[in-house]
Amino acid sequence: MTKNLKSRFEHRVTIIKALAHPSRLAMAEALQEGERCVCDLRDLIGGDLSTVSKHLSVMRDAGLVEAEKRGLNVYYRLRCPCLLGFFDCVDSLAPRR
Amino acid sequence: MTKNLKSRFEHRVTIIKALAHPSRLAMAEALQEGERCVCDLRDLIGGDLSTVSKHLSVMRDAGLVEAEKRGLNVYYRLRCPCLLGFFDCVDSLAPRR
DNA sequence: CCTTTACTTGGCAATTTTACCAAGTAATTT
DNA sequence: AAATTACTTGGTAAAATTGCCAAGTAAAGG
Repeated sequence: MTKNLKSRFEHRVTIIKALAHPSRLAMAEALQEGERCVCDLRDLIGGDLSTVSKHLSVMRDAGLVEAEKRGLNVYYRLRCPCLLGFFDCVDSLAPRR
Repeated sequence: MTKNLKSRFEHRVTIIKALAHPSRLAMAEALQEGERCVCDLRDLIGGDLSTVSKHLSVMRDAGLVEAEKRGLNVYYRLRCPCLLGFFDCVDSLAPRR
């Protein structure tokens, strides 16, 4: 793959990779209903709080979500209003064969 | 993350992961215009033919594309008609900050 | 039937991703 | 101001992904 072509798709790939994990996908879905603090998302997906925080930083670095600190909590919200349609599309694909 | 929640998203994640690579994304884009044989796609992204073939098998296992052999060539086509809208969505996200 | 063409598959080293623990920071409460 | 709460960051071991080479298969041509 030429360097040119590669870089043409890098931005897209960063965003798609940020969705390519069950925990991050679950969080993205939850965030479609409105902002959530990290502890809410931790309740949703379980595991160590640091793991949740790192997943969120992947999504944040990709530009998929944005964060705001209010009091002790950090609230995350989606910056992409168009995930729902994509999920419907993805779900329409039956497993192969 | 509970096992329940994880499996709920596994199918989606498989498909999204199949798009989460510059070469595979480039191939998906090319396939939106119609079927292509592996050699066409190799000309597009370069690298070893076996690498291209393995990328295609990732997409095939995910149900994103299907293949048909005609003569010596294997032709791949998209099974998902709805990628275009998602790409527009992805492109609308500016890099963070 | 032997060769060529167009792929696919197995194997493997290098890179990337993931998830935990431990330690650090910032705002709030006592 | 000391302790608590809600995170974030650094480090690291384990797992997954990537890309090449070598070897294998199936269809077509000579």
